[in-house]
Amino acid sequence: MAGLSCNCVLPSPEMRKWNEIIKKNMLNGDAVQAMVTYVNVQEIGFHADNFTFPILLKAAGRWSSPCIGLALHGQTIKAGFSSHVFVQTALLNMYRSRRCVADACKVFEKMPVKDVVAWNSILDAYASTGRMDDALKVFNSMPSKDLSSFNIMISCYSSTGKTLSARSIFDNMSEKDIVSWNSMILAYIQGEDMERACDLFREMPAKNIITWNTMVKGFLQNQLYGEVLDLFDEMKNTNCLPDYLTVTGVFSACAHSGSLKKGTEAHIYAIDYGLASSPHVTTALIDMYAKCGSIQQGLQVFYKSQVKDIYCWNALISGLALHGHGYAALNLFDKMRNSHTRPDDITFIGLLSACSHSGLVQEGSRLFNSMQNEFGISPKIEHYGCMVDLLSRAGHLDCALQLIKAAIQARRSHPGSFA
DNA sequence: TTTCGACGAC
Repeated sequence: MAGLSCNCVLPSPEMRKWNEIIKKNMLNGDAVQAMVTYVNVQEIGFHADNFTFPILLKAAGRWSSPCIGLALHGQTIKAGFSSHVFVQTALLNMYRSRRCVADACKVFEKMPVKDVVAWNSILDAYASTGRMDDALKVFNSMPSKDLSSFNIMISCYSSTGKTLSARSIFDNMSEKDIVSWNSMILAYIQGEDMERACDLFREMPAKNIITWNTMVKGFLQNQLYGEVLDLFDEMKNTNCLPDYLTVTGVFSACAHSGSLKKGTEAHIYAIDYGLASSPHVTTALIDMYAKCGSIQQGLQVFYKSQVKDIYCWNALISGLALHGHGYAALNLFDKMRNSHTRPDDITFIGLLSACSHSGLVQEGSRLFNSMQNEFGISPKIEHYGCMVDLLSRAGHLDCALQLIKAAIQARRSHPGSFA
């Protein structure tokens, strides 16, 4: 039995119950609650065991700050799990999720027992950060490979644009699962070969929701909006029904092609099938209605929505800007701040373009300054673009020129923040 | 009961 040879605490029946609760928190997508439960468990005197740590480390990998992961790492050592293969693999993956490949490697190298999952994890650490040569070295030195090892290599080649190499792996697999097919379809999409992606889509023995959503993404990327709508109709008659991501793609296709009628039909479908309540869908709906000319319906969707995140606010601010409702966009920004939603760089693109479309020079300049001074957001090329547009439309050509100089200066000092 | 791989909003 792998991983049982360590000086660690034996699993207790009480801790088993707590592990189930922590796991349930995670399944609900609530990593914060999982951590809160764990902290409470510690306070009443229980300790994390070999089942607890993998669950917590997964949560820590998605955390915005590295502190939780580091603290948990320390606890695994104290609790005597330094050679437990599941705990160590979870630790490796925590660093991998945080894109700390060097730390992931350190964990991997110290592992006394490495199973195929551990090998796949380190393979993916290299593959997902574009380190093709290192990934290939790991792949070739693996003591044993499973389907995942090959699937990771397909993704690795596809993300580095090597579609032919991905296909060669795919063709040489003695056995393929649905992930292999989906990864290969995505490889063709990333290589802008929609025709071959379609061939595989029709050829594959079984499809799941990810297959369909990958195709939707491919058609969207290639501006084939009619195909997205056809795929949506086809999907409704299968046993793999559209999910929130599918309808999001459909709304995006309608937004780009201006199909208010199709968009409205898809909206009704989303309501009927309980897909209209997620903030992802709300965002896409607001954007669709705004771009199809019906800002009124965009407003309705926004105000009816129970959950409004930063994306929803941004979509409506940008929609109002598009329709030339400059003051309405600024008013919405005030409401956003009153609701304690912190604006981001996209919010300011919407606001500045709203000012530009409505000729609000003073308001725009004030926002451009406050975005840096009050919110600590450094302007990107798009923000400068909006400001140059705003100033030159209002006849302040000298100011616009000054700003272009400032943008060039900023690009020199922070090249990463400019596309 | 516990570790890895495919889609993911403005």
